[in-house]
This record gives sequence, C-alpha cells and structure tokens, in this order.
Amino acid sequence: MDPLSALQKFREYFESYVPLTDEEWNALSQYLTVDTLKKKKFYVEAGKVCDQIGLVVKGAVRYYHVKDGEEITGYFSFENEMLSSYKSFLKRTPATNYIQTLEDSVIVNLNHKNLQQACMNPLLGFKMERFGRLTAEHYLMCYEDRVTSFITQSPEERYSQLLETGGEALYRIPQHYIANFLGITPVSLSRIRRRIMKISA
Amino acid sequence: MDPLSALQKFREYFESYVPLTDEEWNALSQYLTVDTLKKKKFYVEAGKVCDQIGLVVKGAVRYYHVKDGEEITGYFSFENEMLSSYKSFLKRTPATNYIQTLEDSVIVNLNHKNLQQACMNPLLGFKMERFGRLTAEHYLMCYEDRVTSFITQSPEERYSQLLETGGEALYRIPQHYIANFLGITPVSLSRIRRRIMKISA
DNA sequence: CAAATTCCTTATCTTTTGTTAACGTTTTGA
DNA sequence: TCAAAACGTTAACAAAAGATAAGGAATTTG
Repeated sequence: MDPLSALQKFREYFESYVPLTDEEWNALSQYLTVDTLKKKKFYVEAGKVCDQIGLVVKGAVRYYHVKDGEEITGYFSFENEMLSSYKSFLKRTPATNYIQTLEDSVIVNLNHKNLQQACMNPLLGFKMERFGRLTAEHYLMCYEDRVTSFITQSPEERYSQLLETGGEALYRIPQHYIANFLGITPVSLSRIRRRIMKISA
Repeated sequence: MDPLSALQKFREYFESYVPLTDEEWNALSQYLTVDTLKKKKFYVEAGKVCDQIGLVVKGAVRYYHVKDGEEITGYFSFENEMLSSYKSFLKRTPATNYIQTLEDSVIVNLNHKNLQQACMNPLLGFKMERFGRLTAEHYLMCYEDRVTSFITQSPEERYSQLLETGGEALYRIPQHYIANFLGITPVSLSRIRRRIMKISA
C-alpha cells in the first residue's frame, strides 16, 4: 500500500469523528508518518515508553503481557482501529505490554511531540482536542462493556457472545489468543467449544 | 454541605485538569447543579437514559447490574471522583446498570444540554473539550488496568492487589460488593480471605 | 428496643477451570 | 522441501469456584 492512500485512510477515519477542511488536513498530515511492518514485528515493547499512537490501515496487531514467561494476549487491533499502549503514551511511563503485528501491516502514526505541536497549532488545536476526546470516549465505552462482561458473564457466555459479535476477525486469530482474551486457558476454551457444539448439535 | 462549597469542590477538581480564570469559572458554574441524595437513592436506573455526569463531593455510590434477579456490583465512586453511566450519557441510549448512593451524598451535576451549551460557549468551549478529553483518558487508563487484571491475574491475586491499593475505601464497602467487583462470588471471596490469612499467619 | 434484615463465614456437593502431557494436524521458516 | 515449531483437542488429575443451605454476629429500621 502506498503512503498516500494510507494517509487518505487516516483522513477518512479522523473525519468520521471530526470533519476537516482541505487546509486543516494539509496541516495535520505534516505531523503523520506511515510505517510498514512485517509480520511479528513489534510496535510496542514492555519496558519502553510508547511514543506514538497509530491507526492500523492494513493488517492487524495483538497486545500481550508476559507473566511467568508466558504470553497472555489481551487485545487486538484490526484495519481501521487505533492502536497504542494508551497509559504509556499518555503518562510517558514504560509500557507493561507488547504490541506485535499478526500480519504484514501498514500503520499511520502520530508521535507524542507531533501531537503536542498539532494541539498548539491554532489551525488544528481545537479539532485535535476534540478528536482526542472522542477517541478516548470510544475506547472507554469499549472497555466499559468488556469489564461488564467479566463481571456479569461466565467464560462460556463471554465466548458465545464473542461468536455473535466478533465477526470475521475471529477467523484470523489463533484460538489460544481468543482464550487469553476471554480470561481463560486454551484448554478450557477447547472444552467450552465442545460443550457448545453438543448443545447446538 | 452547602451548595457553595460543593461547587468550590467541583472547581478544584476541574482545575486539577484544566486551570480556569475567575471569569471562566463564573460562566461554567452557571451550568452546574448541586444534588443532595439520601442513602440508597438512585442516580441512574437501568432502562433510562443517563442525562448527566457528576462529581461526588461527599458520600459514595455503587454501580450494579441486575442479572437473573441478582444484583452484581461492578464499580464504586467516592469523594472527588466522577460518576455517570458513560455509554448511556454519551450515546443517549438506555443505561444497562443502576447507580445508587451507599451513603448520604452530595453530587455536583452537569446535564447533557448544559454540557453542550458550555462546549459551544466561546469562553469555555476549548477548556470543556480539554477537560472531557482528560477525564475520558483518565477512566480509559483505569479500565485498561482493570481489564489487564482480569486477563493476567487469578481472583486471589486480584484481591491481594486490591488490599494493597484499595485504601480506606475497602472499609466502607460490604465484602460481597467487593467480591462482585473482583468477578467472583461472596462465598469464594470468603475462602480466599481464609487462604490468605493462613499464609500470612 | 426489639424484630427483621443484612452480612460473613463455614460446610457440602457439583461444576468448572487449571495443569500437565500426549497426539495428530497444520503452518512456518530455513 | 523438509524438519521444527505451533495449534487444537483430549485425557487425567488437582485446585478452585459456583450453588445452596445453615448459623451467628452485626446492622438496620420501624
């Protein structure tokens, strides 16, 4: 994918939250960079400060923690989704997780310094602030739902719901990552799948 | 607590994110209302749209869902914390949870219409937007940590960590609410407590 | 103040999950 | 292309959690 159409995708995403004039877009695009990452490359590594937020324009990434030497996958971002270790980025503290590409990916990035400059740019400041608020609110609501699912649902219920809402993404992800995402082990997910198959069969 | 000092607390909270001139504060305070709620009164009810966000100035509230006729407590807000059913407030959809006072409480509120007007007020718009972004980011980071705890920790580990970080709030809350918060049953939390006592004894 | 309710613990039993290991299949990468 | 690694399932056993019920202490409330 060429850099220009990658940037164009970013513009479309941004404008789904906050419309821009061509002049504003010209200013904003100066702050952006386009990165191409091969499969299994790291976007964020635990222990290092995450210095940028990005938009996945092509490909996919997974977020994971390492505990007792084991990888525990907590999240994914696919095309047209933002990615970052938000806490690390916002507080400028070392990340506690890794973000790694699942496929060859193209990511449009905005680093911390450029974001600050864009926010101070009188032409863009207000709209950047607004985009930041709407983006944070979006992911806040996603997390709200996810915490609710941990509180109110059993692993089996969470998996059944994921089957309904997960869409095609489910078929691009190994099952043991999905197990981690649900907060259970791969073995347990395999048993749940068998239980569900028996019921619906 | 008199309304004036309640509003003053709101100003202090707001200014911990975004400083205000006296003039700006005078404008902002016009949009606020102060509510006093007796213990066990509802701030939000499932099925109704949550029309306001608030700051707990005194007292405390709990958030809970009802599933199969059972109350499942998912969160709390204490003094100097915001409260709302964010998704319901932001999307103007019916809330799926209840928010109820745990004690007699004083809450400073900003309703949806007033927030919109404040955002369109040229004197305040930019700072409101900024406050909204920073608030959303704050709770996003809280949720990020909480989801991570569900993914990477056992219930026992989550409880141990809560004992370290929870502070005095833990002593104001019945234990079965804490069990729900951790994603387990009250009986299971009681067993965990016994296991921990034996180890540290 | 007294009755009722709430709260926490404990016990018993059932269900589910975690752990470890094995096996065949698929995918990966040198 | 071919050996190695990764993946999903299953089994067996241990550990933990859920469900239900009972009892006593603490709190609430009329």
